[in-house]
Amino acid sequence: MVEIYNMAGHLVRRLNQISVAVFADRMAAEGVELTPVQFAALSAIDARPGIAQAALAGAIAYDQTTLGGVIDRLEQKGFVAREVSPRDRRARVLTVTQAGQDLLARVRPVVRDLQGEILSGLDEDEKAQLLALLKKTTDAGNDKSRAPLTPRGGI
Amino acid sequence: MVEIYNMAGHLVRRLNQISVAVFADRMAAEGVELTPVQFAALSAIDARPGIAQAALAGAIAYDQTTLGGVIDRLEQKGFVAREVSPRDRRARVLTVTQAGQDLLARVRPVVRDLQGEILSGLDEDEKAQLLALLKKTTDAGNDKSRAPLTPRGGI
DNA sequence: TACTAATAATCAGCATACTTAATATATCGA
DNA sequence: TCGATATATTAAGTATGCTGATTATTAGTA
Repeated sequence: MVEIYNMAGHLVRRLNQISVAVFADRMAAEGVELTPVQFAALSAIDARPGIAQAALAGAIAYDQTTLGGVIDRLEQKGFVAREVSPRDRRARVLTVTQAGQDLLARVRPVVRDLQGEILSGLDEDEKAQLLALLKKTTDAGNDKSRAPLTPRGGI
Repeated sequence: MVEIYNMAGHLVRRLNQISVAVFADRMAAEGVELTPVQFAALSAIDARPGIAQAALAGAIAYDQTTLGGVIDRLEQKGFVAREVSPRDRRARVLTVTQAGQDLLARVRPVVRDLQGEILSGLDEDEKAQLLALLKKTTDAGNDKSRAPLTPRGGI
């Protein structure tokens, strides 16, 4: 018996891999090329049009440098437009293009639906319990992460 | 309110990032350079000396290609020895060196201890509940992963 | 035994995820 | 207003995590 099998870190890592694989399968079935990270970014930009990269990173708990690359790819695919902010020339202001909106409309129900498949083997009560516990501990551990959530533009 | 905040995929991703960050902090505090993935590999090789890379990948739910790179780094640091198997010249047989054993002895208690910090904000009952649910769903979803656990050398 | 299929490992390439450093721009205080 | 400081982004480098292809070797079969 390998000692790591019951460790939180190992189990969380595996569940994340399952989550990413389920997402990839569903997108492939939909004929869409979009990663979980790209979906989250696109969805968050749509919720806050004109947000800058740094604020977006805080809004969805991404590393700022990583996000730069993610936006590069979303821009290249034509789903996101990036412009220099008129109020702060350091910042890049993001908006979702029409193609991005269309894509979002199409994949949103798929993404919602696939969440249940990530937690396969659990009944509805157990899924709700697991989600509640995940929410509680990610909230409590937020500051430990290198990419914490900073909902309102930081402390 | 961004729509992803209550999705399983997003929460699992964040908890994994917290997990990795906690691990990195504790190792840094210990003065050791070791990633969670490297620890898992080292620990699993120690549990099954002479295991080949493919079997190891199945034993700890790693992608085989990824594992090659992980072993490269462990070998370079002198913690693992890699030799061509006498029974199957395609295979590379792995063992933990003395330096690897020493490192394991040193970090094992640290790794065990840090698991609690990954799930901060939960009381003992809640931690046990979360672990049980994680175990149940990773078990059920094992085959969905690109790197499933194959405990006894495959199906 | 020759042919074929399967397996172990590696390579090339792409996408996260992070660190440290550099560059450009803003802001604050003296 | 000048200078120190802080912030937004990008660049370079490392590590995981995957896909698809290639090579070497083994195993199974006609």
